[in-house]
Amino acid sequence: MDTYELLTRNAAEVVTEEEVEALAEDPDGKRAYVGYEPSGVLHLGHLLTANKLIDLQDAGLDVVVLLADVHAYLNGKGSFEEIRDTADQMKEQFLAYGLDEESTDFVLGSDYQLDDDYELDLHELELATSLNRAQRAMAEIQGGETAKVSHVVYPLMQALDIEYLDVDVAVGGMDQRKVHMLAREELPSLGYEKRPAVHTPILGDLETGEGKMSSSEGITISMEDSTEDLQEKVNSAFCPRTRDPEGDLVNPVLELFQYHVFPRFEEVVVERPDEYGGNLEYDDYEALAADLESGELHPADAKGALADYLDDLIAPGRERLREIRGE
RNA sequence: CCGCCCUUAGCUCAGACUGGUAGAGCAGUCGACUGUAGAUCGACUUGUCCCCCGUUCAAAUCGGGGAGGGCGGACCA
Repeated sequence: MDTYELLTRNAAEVVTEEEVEALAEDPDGKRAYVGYEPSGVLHLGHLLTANKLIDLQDAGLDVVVLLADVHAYLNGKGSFEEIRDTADQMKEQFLAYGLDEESTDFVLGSDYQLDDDYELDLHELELATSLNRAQRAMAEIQGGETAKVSHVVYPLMQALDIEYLDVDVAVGGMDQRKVHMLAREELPSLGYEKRPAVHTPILGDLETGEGKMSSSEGITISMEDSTEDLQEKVNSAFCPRTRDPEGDLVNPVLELFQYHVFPRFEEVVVERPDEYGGNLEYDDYEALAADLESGELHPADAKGALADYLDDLIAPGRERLREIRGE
């Protein structure tokens, strides 16, 4: 796989392709970043962007993981103490999941976001940005709660982070795209360069297959799920015998194979009782999806395999969580 | 600073005028049917009625106070 493909595979959007191509020419020493509001337990949403970070590391880039304690605070997630506590746990889980310790820099937002020069730049950005624009950028990130002044400061800080962390590319889910677009538009007016962005898709709801609907709320798979939890959750997932269900729906089981399993495993073995034809082996997502579509692969067998592979992916983080909690 | 409206199940809301400790839709749970899930049937569950005080035999409902949210007016020094 060539470098550009590694940088952009499974991305929902690349802004812009030209800029990322340039990055792919000479990736060594370049820096990529994702910001996360600290969370005590990682879920698949976190891991999806983490997969992209692993791709970037494989391509030779250094990765900055911003543990955005100030952002979490601005978004009403609790006191600084509580938030920083979960930030440590988050770091540990990312490392357990497979981020390379050597080329990953974990940075706490409050380490630099309270400095004078940062604050003054922030005020300049506030001056340059309409309320409307900032609110729209934040709409997908904040909960349905009442908009506070903190909510419009939040995306402006994200824009500044791109400069202050000195990164060459910003990574995030599609829910972050308006923030990144705002950053690209406004950073130059502060005398800084705009950076490209790579956006991962927002996967469909596991239970319903609904795509762009409400974020989070549905059943989500996390680092603290037991093997049995995974089997149960995956088994109850929406999974028609097609890769392209009617309407706006998607097949979440296939999505998990595509975005979580195949990027991390060379080969996928679907164990199947002899009465149904014995085991199946796949070395890429397309082959598996095609078999589901044709009927060669039954959804129930696909689910069994999915649960197993997800369990493998989560096991180290689950173990680390246990250690941290002293169990 | 003044005024108006809202707050009831996880969600959207009805019920309030004419007091008798609460309902619908959706969601959720469980079964049946499919070698998965969904769809479809069948059954079931769900509540500090925002908080406090008062009136009353009895308050989601009436009165007073408070909190949170939405909106408007005024001020424009």
